[in-house]
Amino acid sequence: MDKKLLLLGLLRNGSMHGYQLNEFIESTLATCVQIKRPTAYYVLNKMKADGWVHETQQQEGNRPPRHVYGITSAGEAAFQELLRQNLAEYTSAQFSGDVGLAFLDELPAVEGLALLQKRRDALQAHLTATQSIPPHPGSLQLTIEHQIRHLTAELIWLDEVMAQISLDSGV
Amino acid sequence: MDKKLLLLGLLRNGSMHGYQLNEFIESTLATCVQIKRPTAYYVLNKMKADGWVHETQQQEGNRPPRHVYGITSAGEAAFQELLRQNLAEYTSAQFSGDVGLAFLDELPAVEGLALLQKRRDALQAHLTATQSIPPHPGSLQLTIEHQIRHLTAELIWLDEVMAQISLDSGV
DNA sequence: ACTTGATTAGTCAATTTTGACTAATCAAGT
DNA sequence: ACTTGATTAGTCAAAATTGACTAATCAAGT
Repeated sequence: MDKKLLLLGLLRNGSMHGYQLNEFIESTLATCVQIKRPTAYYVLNKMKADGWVHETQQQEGNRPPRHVYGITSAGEAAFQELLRQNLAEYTSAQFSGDVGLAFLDELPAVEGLALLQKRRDALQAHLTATQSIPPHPGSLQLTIEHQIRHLTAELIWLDEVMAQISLDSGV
Repeated sequence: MDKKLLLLGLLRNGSMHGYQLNEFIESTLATCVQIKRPTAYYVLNKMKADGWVHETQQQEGNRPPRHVYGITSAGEAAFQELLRQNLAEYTSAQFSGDVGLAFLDELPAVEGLALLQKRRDALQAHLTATQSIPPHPGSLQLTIEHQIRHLTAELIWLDEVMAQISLDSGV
């Protein structure tokens, strides 16, 4: 559902062809939704079948024809509906990294610490990258700030976990 | 990959049949991984094909036969590998709720606030539920603490967002 | 003019995921 | 003894997702 909302929202300020949409998502929205190229095309076609978007072929030179998608009035109505639904509900995030943590005590403390240090480096790099995203207009900026807030908290927490392991193992 | 790690980790302390595994995951681990019943069976069969787990049929009365899964030594090796991999990497969480936030400015402030208040209620309920999970043994407890830490931060952040909207719209 | 590598655009087969269903057993009220 | 509803266990078809591929255009060095 969130993928439909995202695509509709982007189409609201102008028709776009598939590649543009994917470009935009990958470059500026990868922070909040995970949507690969083939998935975007799949969802667009689905919404076309539902009459939420319309598609026009556009020939340019003799490249393969481009599929330009635009939002219909039914699509606009769906956007309004999906937006309200999304805002009103809380969807919990999944932390797949927690699976490893759940079994951390199967490993010698020293090894666990070394592995978590690598995780910490990756997390730090991710945070730095997010902090250097240039400001976005309007409430899009909220999502970036949310991400930074979250990553900062994760870093603090990871440091605490590592400190605790150090203490417990008496290093 | 995280699903395989999770299932292998559970099988390490004793063979289980499919339903038991799902039961355990849904009741105590839904916090970190999202894995529905049919998916668990799918992954178990996959790992059986790879020789990571073995399956024995167990007839009991004339119920449908139960498939009891146990970990093999190849599975144990895979577990060791996957655990180290998981611990060493950082996998960013997806916040699908951010998609709605990105388009928050399409709505009148008052309506946005009302919707976010519902989200806040749901979040608060989720936090309370998580806080009342009884303590788990070993490092499993880490995942619960992580979740609580995260949900608490989310609540604070949401409050800040709502306060900011109130200010901006001059309520 | 021509190879090489990047960019643009999209497709397809294979994998992964899940909602909805089936079917047996058990508990317990009548 | 017998319906009713919960619990246990698993399957299956349909939907969603993605890695790997194709294929044209463009840039730019030689």
